[in-house]
Amino acid sequence: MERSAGAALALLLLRGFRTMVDDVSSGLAHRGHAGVRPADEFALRAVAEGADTASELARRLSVTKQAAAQRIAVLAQLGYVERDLDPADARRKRLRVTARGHEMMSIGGTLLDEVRERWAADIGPTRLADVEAHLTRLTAGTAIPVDDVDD
Amino acid sequence: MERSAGAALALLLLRGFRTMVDDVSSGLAHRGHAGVRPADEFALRAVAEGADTASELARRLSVTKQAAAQRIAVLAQLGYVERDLDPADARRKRLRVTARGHEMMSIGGTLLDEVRERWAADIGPTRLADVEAHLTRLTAGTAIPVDDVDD
DNA sequence: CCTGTTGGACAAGATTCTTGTCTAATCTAG
DNA sequence: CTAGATTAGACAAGAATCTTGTCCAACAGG
Repeated sequence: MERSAGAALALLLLRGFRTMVDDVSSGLAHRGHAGVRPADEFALRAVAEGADTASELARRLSVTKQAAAQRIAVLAQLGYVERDLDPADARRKRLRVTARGHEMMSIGGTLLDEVRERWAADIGPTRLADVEAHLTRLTAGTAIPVDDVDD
Repeated sequence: MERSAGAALALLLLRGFRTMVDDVSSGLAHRGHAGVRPADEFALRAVAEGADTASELARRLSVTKQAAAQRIAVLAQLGYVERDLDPADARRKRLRVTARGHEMMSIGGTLLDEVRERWAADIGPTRLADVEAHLTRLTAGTAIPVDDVDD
């Protein structure tokens, strides 16, 4: 049989992610933030953490500028970010997370934290911290290339 | 700040998954299996493990029947599965993984196993096994509903 | 100033889902 | 045995989210 421990591990990671975010999407929808996809929340989080231009966001998310711009357009339409002109560079549009955006991140973060708390209660906080520490180490070297590089 | 440990954990899981599969896609492409997306490999694996009809595959992958059928169409076109008539039920088409399909799974599995081996070497086999055991437990209750259910 | 780089936008197309509708085959009561 | 419900699969249209390709305006350095 071609059962593969590696494949099982990959599926485990994917399922872990989906278990977390599936919970959150519906939770957000029930609290006045319908139509928010997981990708939106993480993109917004990246903006809040300093990716305040489309190009920078593209680099952080490892997608093309265009994809990032489209994501930003959605976030702007939903009222989560606003685009201000940059007085220092007329090409740039500085992204600013709105109050509503902070609220959404706060709710989403809380929901994710709740899942994590449930997990901590299940296997114990120490073990969960171990899992996190190991995953952090294993994915540390993931400096993903972007856009105009062509391998 | 709305930094969220839950959000960090979700990103960690996603990054772990992507770290594994990104490696594999290019590896497969260089061995005569270009155009195989990670989703294709996992879908094929599900078929090999018993999801031998479109509807059953849909249930396992937690997508609609239509999505599964489209995935199957791709797999069939790439020569990884064949659709045989089921003598016992004329509605069904039994899916069968071809030799080429087994080959692809074998290569993909090996590549995934290699990533896993590298990880085991990095943090130690015992710790990796712990991570796997914990994730298995945490995602055990994930019986994802499908298709015609409506909350 | 000229040239190369960077930030952003528009358009078109590919992928991969979805919903909606349909037919045909099977199962289950009565 | 047959009427109605369920199930398997398909086709079509559309939404979401990427991509490539092209373009222009603004900056930076000689």
